[in-house]
Amino acid sequence: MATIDDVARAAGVSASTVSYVLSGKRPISPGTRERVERSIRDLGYRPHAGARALASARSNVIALMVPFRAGVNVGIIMQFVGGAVAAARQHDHDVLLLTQDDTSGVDRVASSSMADGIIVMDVEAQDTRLPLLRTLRQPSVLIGVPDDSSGLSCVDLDFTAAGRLAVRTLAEAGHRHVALIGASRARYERRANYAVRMRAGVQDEAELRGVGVTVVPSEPSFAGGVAAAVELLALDPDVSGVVVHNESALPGVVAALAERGLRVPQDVSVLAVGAADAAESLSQPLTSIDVPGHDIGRVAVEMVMAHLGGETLAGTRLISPRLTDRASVAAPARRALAG
Amino acid sequence: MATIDDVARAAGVSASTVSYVLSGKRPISPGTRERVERSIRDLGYRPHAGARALASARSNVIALMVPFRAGVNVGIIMQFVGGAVAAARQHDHDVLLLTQDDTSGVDRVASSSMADGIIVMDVEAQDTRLPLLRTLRQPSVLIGVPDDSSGLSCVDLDFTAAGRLAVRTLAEAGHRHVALIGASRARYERRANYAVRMRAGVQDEAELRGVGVTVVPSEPSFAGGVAAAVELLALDPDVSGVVVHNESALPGVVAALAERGLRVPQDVSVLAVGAADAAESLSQPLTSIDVPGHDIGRVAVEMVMAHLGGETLAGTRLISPRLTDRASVAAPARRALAG
DNA sequence: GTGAAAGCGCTAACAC
DNA sequence: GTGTTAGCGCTTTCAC
Repeated sequence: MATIDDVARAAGVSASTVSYVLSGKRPISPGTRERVERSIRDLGYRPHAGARALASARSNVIALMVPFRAGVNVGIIMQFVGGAVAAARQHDHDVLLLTQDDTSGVDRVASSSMADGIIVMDVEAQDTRLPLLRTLRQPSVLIGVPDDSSGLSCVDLDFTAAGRLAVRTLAEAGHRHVALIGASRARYERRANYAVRMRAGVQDEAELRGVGVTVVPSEPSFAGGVAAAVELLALDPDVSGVVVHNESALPGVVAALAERGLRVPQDVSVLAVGAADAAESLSQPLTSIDVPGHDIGRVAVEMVMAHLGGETLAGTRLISPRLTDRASVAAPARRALAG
Repeated sequence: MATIDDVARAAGVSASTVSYVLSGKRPISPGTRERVERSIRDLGYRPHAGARALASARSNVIALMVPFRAGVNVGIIMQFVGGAVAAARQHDHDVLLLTQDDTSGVDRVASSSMADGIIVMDVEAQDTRLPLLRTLRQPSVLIGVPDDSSGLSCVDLDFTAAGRLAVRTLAEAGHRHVALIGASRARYERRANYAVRMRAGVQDEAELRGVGVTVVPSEPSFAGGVAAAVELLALDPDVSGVVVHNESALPGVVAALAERGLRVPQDVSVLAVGAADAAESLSQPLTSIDVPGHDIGRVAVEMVMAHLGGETLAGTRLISPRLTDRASVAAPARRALAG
């Protein structure tokens, strides 16, 4: 492996000049730049990452803590990771992968200076990692908004707005009895912020519009979706518009409705919230509000970079929901209107 | 941040002694070890990763190149990555994430000494990355087996054996007309090794047993699965056992069969090959041969570690397929037996 | 069983 | 516009 000294010698300059050519931190005459760049190419020179990190106190790596546990939608995680990696590369950074169950991962990576910044996914209301994150030298960005986000930077889809948008869409189509089939009971109990905020948005908007609303938790599985749909129809037989915020349960919900002879959207309108592919890949695609995983990942990285660039303000950034129409929402049938 | 000198001073020893306490590369008296470990704890000392990499020529990082492109099953990728990260941590290594479309990623990471070894997923028969991999100082391990694997280490599920096992299972249940609904035409054309090997196993075993076999490619989507099933029933109306090696098409295939009034397993047996959850999460779970993503990831890391430990032999490691019975394979109905 | 000292390859003052 | 030099924090001979 060629070193910076090899390059310097080949180009007839000093090592620091090579370094400055590379970093652009001081003006270089065209001739010198030319010769240095040529030598770099000829020798196939690449700066040693460790040496660079040692001398500059920058690793050009950002760490990403990803949940590999079950129940978390993998499609959306991949989207998110893809977005984060792409954005990191644009800023000349690489991504180090940490898993949620590697509890000391953040600490290790931060205090050994392996990473310049840290992104933590799937943050819960009372996340136990927050105190540690606040003590770090490196900036961190959370995906999800905890109860106390003071001093921390967060990004997420605006789930409250998504809940509102979903109900508004149904209400404007004429529905008077709507429902939310949401996250699992366990998730609500752990106060998973996205589940709670979504529910709040749905309930607020329903109240605002004087629309009846039923909320049913659902296990993240086909069977869970079936059970939730059955429970919902028992609780409110007149329900005509259903918001499903649970990718894994979605096929079950749809199947259970079909089983009851309820056609979408003639008899019941269905609107999905979650990973794009979940709503799209069903035998009947559904109108949906997609969680923009790729964008969230990108924004998280941009926020880390802003901090590294001297930006000092921490804050929460909520991304506006957008609805993709796939014709699964329509005016309610008479049955419901009469209800 | 405390440095090794701070620890040395606090413990009343030299820096090299601290280093040796940490690495265990030379005997340390109990008393000294005690004091050093105490100081390390008191100061919350963590070696600086860059300094360590510079001095030792080891980064304790392994790079993982992951395909984020569409069509590749995300569930299995996550499994794989999870297995790799877990195994890497057991060997005191971290994982750096590279994406497939970052074409210069391997080169960058290798020649800047960011990683000690490299794992490349989703390798194709004539993979363009192979020449580069062969020139690297760092060992690399491929997931998938290219046409020419000389000088390289590979791991994968033994898809040929999986194809055989699938056909054997159907044949032993009494089926005389079987089929493979496989990867997309594009994948066969790019000679994606897993698709080709699977098909070979299916065909060999069918020939061996004198069983008729029809192979139908399928696009990786619900619609693709429907189309493939329809095409299959046209090509061989007597088919009674179907192997589906395409997670995304699986729901479509199942739906198309149901649409035709064909019950599983009474009228037609279905056996899935692929991600565990794809076969498991259907409304009717299917007997399947699961791709053991977690194990493959783990083995890939072990192979890298073996190379780093001085192991010099490159080679291919194929993991034996295992069948999980979910009662979707049964004896053929008379219709088929009579055919 | 322990210490001193020479790097590892780079960056960033400080000089001119 | 360029060179000189002093580290960055660690590992690992070599020496005792």
